[in-house]
Amino acid sequence: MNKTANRPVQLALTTEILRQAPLFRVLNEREAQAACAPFRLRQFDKGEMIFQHGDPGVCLYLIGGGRVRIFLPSPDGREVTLRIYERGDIFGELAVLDEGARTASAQAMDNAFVYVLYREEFMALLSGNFKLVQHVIRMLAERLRYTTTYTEQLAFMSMPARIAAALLQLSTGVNVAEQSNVITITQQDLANFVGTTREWVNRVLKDFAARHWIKLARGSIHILDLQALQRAIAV
Amino acid sequence: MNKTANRPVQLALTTEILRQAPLFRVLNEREAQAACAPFRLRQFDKGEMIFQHGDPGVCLYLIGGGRVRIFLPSPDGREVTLRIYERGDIFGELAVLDEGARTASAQAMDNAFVYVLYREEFMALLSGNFKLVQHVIRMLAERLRYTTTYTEQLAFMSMPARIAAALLQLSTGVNVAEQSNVITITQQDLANFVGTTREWVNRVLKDFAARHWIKLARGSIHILDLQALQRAIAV
DNA sequence: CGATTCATGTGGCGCAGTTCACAGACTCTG
DNA sequence: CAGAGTCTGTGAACTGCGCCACATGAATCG
Repeated sequence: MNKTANRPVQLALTTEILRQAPLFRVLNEREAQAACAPFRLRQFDKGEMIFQHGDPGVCLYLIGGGRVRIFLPSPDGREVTLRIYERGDIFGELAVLDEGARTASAQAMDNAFVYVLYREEFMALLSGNFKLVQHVIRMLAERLRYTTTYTEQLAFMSMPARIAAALLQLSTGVNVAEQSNVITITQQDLANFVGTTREWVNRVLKDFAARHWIKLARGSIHILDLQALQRAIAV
Repeated sequence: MNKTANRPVQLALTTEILRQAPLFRVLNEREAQAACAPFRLRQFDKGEMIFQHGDPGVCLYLIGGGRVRIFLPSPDGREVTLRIYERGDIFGELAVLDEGARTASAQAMDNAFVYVLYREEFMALLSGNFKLVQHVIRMLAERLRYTTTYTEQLAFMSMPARIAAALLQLSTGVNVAEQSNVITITQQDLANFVGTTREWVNRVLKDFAARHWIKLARGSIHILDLQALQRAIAV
């Protein structure tokens, strides 16, 4: 693969992207313009690590393009993907807020370009804007909620249910309003996402496919019956 | 059991307790005194529910005495204890900050008395004190960190490892500096804590006891070899 | 002081999920 | 087009853990 092909030439962060991030949506155009300045562009190749579990956290990231996978590595090589972020999403802000180490690892799933913002700059933005502070609190609360739900899934749901939940979650990510709902993910990545083996994911997916809930292709999954998947979560 | 016996007669919240809470530690005596006013005392019997998963969250809680267990219930009656809070700890603040429903349930583990603070009062405190805002952010970040670690444990660790981790965590809770480290908990409660069955906990504990890592008694567990338990987590 | 209740101890069955092993199919490279 | 790498598909053995069943001892209560 030609690693430099298809690279965006875009450099500076625009308010258009900034205000896609829920965190910064509250800013008006003028505030957004000011907030853009301290961000710096960084590019990552597909598969490249952005940061690792245990690293000191000194900056947060805003995705300009590509997808980024947040995951927990385990000593024995297994891993669980906690979340997949896309253009406009912000991640890595936790370590910035409490000055701790990274709790998870981040890896580029595609050739990605992200904008980084260092702690001091972010704090400066915060101290000057109470609206932003309120939003940070709300965002943290929302994320905490998400994590608890995720924990719930890990603790109680069977693998088919977890896989169905993952499919629905992934399908609502990129695509906004589409009939032929396609998820671009390998079965191995899906296995990591729900914390199981590729083989087991394959068996479950084949079962779903036999029920005509989904259609399998190499590297992607077509969702045919959303309701059925939703019902499957309850199992 | 006499439900009204051993009840503290204490009524009003004192700054001494308030400032034990990490969240309010930043307040000086005068600020703390003002912050105490809106708190109201409520008492719960051992085993009583304080709030339930799904309830609308309208207030946060500060523990004046007793222990409170935060747990996730599952449809089929199983449950996982997420955390145990004690005197000086605050819980239930999440739903207050983002006005959502409770993500978990809270139950009094002993006869407990807690101070409740309603959303409007809390927001009033927040808006008037930026130090407090910073602390809320930091506390949320810390809690997110904890939850992620916990998820990690659920996802990867074997039952013996999870049980060892739980023992260590519980032992560092109440007791500060003790040689004969005793945890007061039933095997059933421990099973709920790590999300498994009592039988399985019993087998694992017996195994630990056979290795002289712990000593079992009715309703309590004596930790004999802390290092061994720490090593066991890695398995 | 029996009786009832609560906590611990143990065996066995069953199955969801893991591990290993290997095979076919697609895709990108030289 | 050959060969290497990647993704998918599938069988079979193995196991961690849930679930049922029941026994025993400690605490509590009338």
